[in-house]
This record gives sequence, structure tokens and C-alpha cells, in this order.
Amino acid sequence: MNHYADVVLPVPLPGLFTYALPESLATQAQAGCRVSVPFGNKRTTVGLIARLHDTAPKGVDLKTVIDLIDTSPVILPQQMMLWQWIADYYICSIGEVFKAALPAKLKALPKASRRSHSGKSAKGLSDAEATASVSPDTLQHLPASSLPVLSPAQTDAIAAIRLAWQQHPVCLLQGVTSSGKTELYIHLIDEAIRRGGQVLYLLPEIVLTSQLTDRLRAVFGERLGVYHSKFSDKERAEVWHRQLSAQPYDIIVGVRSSVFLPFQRLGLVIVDEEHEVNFKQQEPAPRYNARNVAIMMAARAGALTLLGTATPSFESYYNARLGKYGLVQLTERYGQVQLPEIEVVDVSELRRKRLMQGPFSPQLLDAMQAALQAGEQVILFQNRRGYAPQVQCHICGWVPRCPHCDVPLTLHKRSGRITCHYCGYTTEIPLQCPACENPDLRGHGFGTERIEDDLARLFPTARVARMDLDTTRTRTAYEQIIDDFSCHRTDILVGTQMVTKGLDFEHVSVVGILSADTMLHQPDFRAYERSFQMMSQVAGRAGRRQRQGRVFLQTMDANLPLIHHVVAADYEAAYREQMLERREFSYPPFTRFIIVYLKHRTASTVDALAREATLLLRRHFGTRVLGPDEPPVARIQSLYIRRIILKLEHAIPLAQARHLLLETRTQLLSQRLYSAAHIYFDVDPL
DNA sequence: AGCACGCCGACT
DNA sequence: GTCGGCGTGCTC
Repeated sequence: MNHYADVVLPVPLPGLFTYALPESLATQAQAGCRVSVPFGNKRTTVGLIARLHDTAPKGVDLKTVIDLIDTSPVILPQQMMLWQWIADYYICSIGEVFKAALPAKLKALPKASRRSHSGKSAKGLSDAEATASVSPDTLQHLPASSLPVLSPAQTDAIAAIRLAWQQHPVCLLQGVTSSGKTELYIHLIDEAIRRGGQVLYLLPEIVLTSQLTDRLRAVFGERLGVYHSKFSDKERAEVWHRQLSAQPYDIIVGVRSSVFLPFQRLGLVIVDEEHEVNFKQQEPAPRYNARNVAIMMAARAGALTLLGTATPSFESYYNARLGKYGLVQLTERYGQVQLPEIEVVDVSELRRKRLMQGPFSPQLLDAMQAALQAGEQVILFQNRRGYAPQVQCHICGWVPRCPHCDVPLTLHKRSGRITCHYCGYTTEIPLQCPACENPDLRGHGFGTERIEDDLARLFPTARVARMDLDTTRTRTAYEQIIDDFSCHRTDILVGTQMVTKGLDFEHVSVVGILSADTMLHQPDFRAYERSFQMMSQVAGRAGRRQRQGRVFLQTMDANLPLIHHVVAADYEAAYREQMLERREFSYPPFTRFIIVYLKHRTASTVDALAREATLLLRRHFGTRVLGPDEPPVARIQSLYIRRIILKLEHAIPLAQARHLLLETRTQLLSQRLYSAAHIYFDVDPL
């Protein structure tokens, strides 16, 4: 008889917590069921049974499980094993993974009334519901005729992917923009379902899901479930329960967090736009990369993985070149549409000649004019939201800055406020400069909001839409903007990174990259890779169906080799050039990076901590320790930040490195001076 | 991460 | 006299 339960709790503490299990619950309890337990100072917390056993723990005064919430598991054994892998790999607690994995509803204490029934009703009822919602026709097999017709190139690619899968469970599909990767996915999904497998289709961004789900639903109907944060928590909990039921969705389309959903018979994972940095969770822990987690999950389930993109991450391409992944390339655009013509615009020269109109070069304006007159559409990409990145006094140079973070405040003219893009701090625009009383404070630089204003002046009859974080707070807002543009109810779409990501529009003939320079000059060894990907991706939005589009790439550095590679659409050349540098400096993918973050509210303390941490780490890791240094934004939410970079050869076992890192952290935090510091790790940072 | 306990400053 | 700041310690 199991008298004890090892429980996962949603806290950043290592390990599991053991509770006594009352006889009355012991008969029904199973690993994967939730329990309510007392934790810390009298608080009742929802935990998850990881293990039941009969070994009395020694040296702790045991508490007792209050109640059993589920009578059948809501987390499957293979999920729990994946959680442990994530916690180990990304150096965090399993409790933090638990927190990230479950929809809020499943982490919340059930209502008191329900608790008195020991949750029997809960589970017995949220199966019946799931079953009832499946209409009978979804259980039938698909007519093959509903599948899209493939071109010879696509048919060849599918054959090549099948062949690659015989050698490797992971295949990288590099297909140029508009090569019709989605049609190909649909065929592979259909095959996987016919084999009795479930499919996880991962996308980097919510914007892309609505376009894609329409296409998938046309083929797969109600067998398709969608999972992302713009759905209500209630809906997410429903999808979760459905996945546990006897009729789970055959296909899940979702963003990052859908790798945490339960799959009973996973057969295929598709990671679309595999290069996207969005797959990596930055904050909070677990700082996991959903692409890599998905690959691991598929491997453990014996499922196949397809990584698709026009511009593979250099890491994945390296893995493919190395023979770890299969590689299939699709070089032909569907319907023989030509790749866009890219014109590099030397902004520095035009500035000197005073020919720029704000952020617009004359050649871009001319092309836009012509496109609009011809009834075509335009996409403009500017990687800054807001009206102006900062406000400055023209007399004394004073710039309002965030009181909590080390950044200038961004001007949002529409709301009449200046806002911090790191912590959300916001305040009114001052009426005059507090330093010199000059009443004329002006915005400096160009954000999407200002571009939108300028367009209204330059093209008064054009219908302009803006897509950035500020205009897409809700799911409907997103869908509205995309829908309006694709139905040509708007003519010009201005946006941040969001407009670069795999969106399909038929009537776009001109794309403008207003300033490539902010991307190029990030102080980061991945700036090159990211710039290439981003520019190539935006360029791919032009001239999709009917004819060749034009792309205007505005930059101060027109002669960089990288720019030439983008213009020539030469992925291979960009990859080779960059890999020379990565190899020389032992950067990833030749090594593994772990960043140690150190945060404290006092600058001098964090500096002392950083010095001491570096010293301790050098003792263990020698010259593999770089730093300490300050990140580009060295204070966020009133915490000063320092970081130390660890550069580890792949031969070094991660478990050993983790052990040393955790030991070092404990040692540092046990010192009085540093006890209030935050120390955490970012494995494989992006 | 929460949360409580505990010890020093400006307020009704 | 107290409300409240955040340092410290603990969580089966």
C-alpha cells in the first residue's frame, strides 16, 4: 500500500516534496493526478503526484495530502519524463516546468464544493464532454481528393523527406519562400494520421496560426485543435482535457507552449519557421527552446520530426550538414513565381544629398506610388514600435529615461505618453524640459506609429494598417489586421518583426525594409544570422502569386558582404561566411553557451558578485568563462544585471556543468551580502 | 517564487 | 504610540 506521495510543486526549488497519503485517498491516487497540499506557511497549494511509494522519508516532519483532485492522471508519464529532461537541460526546477506547462485552470485550487466530492465528478464529467463535442464525421477517413495537388517539385520533395526519415528521425526542409511547404505538410500530416499517429504542428507566432488553421481545417475539419495564449485559459484547459480523452485531436496547431500538451500517440512533429527566435522562451524559467524540446519529445515517442523554413537556423543547417538530420531542399517557387528583385538603397549617401523624406528614400516612395496606382499592396518593415524610440530636448539634449530600467522611454503619440518597452512603466509627456524649461520636446527616430502618420501625409488616399505589439493585444485585433490586408481592404501594412513571418499575401508587389542597420549592429554574435534571416524573410513577402516583386533594402552599410548575400538570395554563402567566424571564435554551434545572469538592486553589490562568481567559475571551467559584462540593457525593473558566459565544448557532459553551476550558485547565495541576488542560467541562449 | 517574521523610520 | 520599508529564512 502506498503511504507516501512525491509531489511536484510550482516553486523554483529543486526536487520533489514528500507527503503522507491518507488511506482514504491511497486507493485512488495515481502518478499524474493533482493533489492539494499544505505548503510553507499554511498555504494550500496544487501539486502533482510524481511517484507513489512506501519509503518513509527521514529527517523531515511530514505533512499530509489534503485532497486528491483527479481520479485519473492529467499528466501522462511520458510528459513528466520530458519535464524532468527540460528541468535538467535548462537548469531549472521541475516545479518551474510544471508552472509553464499547465493552463492556469489546471493549476488552480478547485472550488470548495467540488473538493468535498474528492474530484470524482470533475473527471467523470470534463471525458463525456470531450466525447460529445466530437461530431461523427470527424471519425471517418478523409477522402483523398481533398488533399492539395502537388507540383512535381513538391512530389519529389515528399519522396526525399520519406527517404531521409528512413535514416534520421529528424529532417530539415529548406524550401524557398512560396515554394508551397504548407501543401507538403498537409500530405505528410494526412499520412501520419492514417498511420494512427497524432501530429503536433508548431508555429513561432500567433499571427500565423489563423492563416494556417483555415487551410488545415478545410482538409482536416474538426480533427484539428488550436492552442495558444490568445485563446482563453478555459479554452486551453478544454484542449488539454480533450487530449487526455478517448477522442483527442489528431492535429494540434500551436505556439511554443503546445509542446506541453498531452499526446497519447504522437507520430509527427512539424516545426514551421524553425529558425525563429520566438521558439525560445526568454523569461521566466524554464528558458526552453520549443523546437529542441519538440525534437526530444518526438524522439522519445518514436515520432518523426520535420523542421521547415526558407532560412534554416545555422545550428540546424550545421546539424543537417553533419549528418545528424536529413536535409531536403525545395528551390523552386510554386507556379514558377520569381524571387523578388532586391534593391539596396544607400541611405547615408541620400542623407548627405538631403534626398531622404524622413525614413523614406525617393526610390521606395516612387515604387510605392506606382504600386498603389496599379492597385497593388505594400509592406513596410520597421523594427521599432511606438512613435519615436526616444524624446529629446533640442536645447540641452535631455532625454527622459525609465526610472526602473536603463533605457530611454519610447514616445507613443497616440496615447500621449512615453513608455518603457522593458517594464511597461508609462508617464505623460512632460510639457517642458525639466532641465532647461524648453517647451519644445521632440521625438527622435522612427517607430511604426510615426511611419503610419507619415504615410497618411504622403499617401492621403491609401488605407494604412499597423501591426505591432500595440495593435494586436487581442486575438480579434490580430485577425482583423491580417484579414483586412489579405482581402485588400487596406493598401499598406506597416509593422515590426510580425510582418516578416511567413504571412502569405497575394497582391504585395513592394516591400520596404526601412532600416536594416538596427539589426546589423546588435552586439551579439548572432546578429549576422538574424539579419540575414529577417531580411530574406521580409523580402519573401513580395511578389508571391502573380509576378516578381520589388524589395527596397535601406541601409547605411550597403557594401557589407551580408547585404550582397541577401540580394543574391545566397543562403549557402551567408552560412559559409558566418561559420568561418563561429569556428574561429568557438561560438555555437561549435560549442554550447550557457549565460549566467546575476541581478541585484544595488549596482556595487552586483559588481562584486559578478567578480566573485567569475572567480569561482574559473576555478571549475578555466578559460571557458567569459566576462563578466553588462548586457545592452543593464538595468531592468530596478535590478542591475551582469552576465557571465560559459563556452563549453560539446564533449563536456551537461550534467557535470549543471552540478558545478548549481553548487556555485548555492555557495554565492549563502553569503550575506549576496543573499538577495537573483542568479539563473540561460542554456543555448538566442 | 511567495510568505511571515522582525527590526528601524515618518505619520495619524 | 503605529504603519510599513525590505532583509532573512523557510518551504516535505
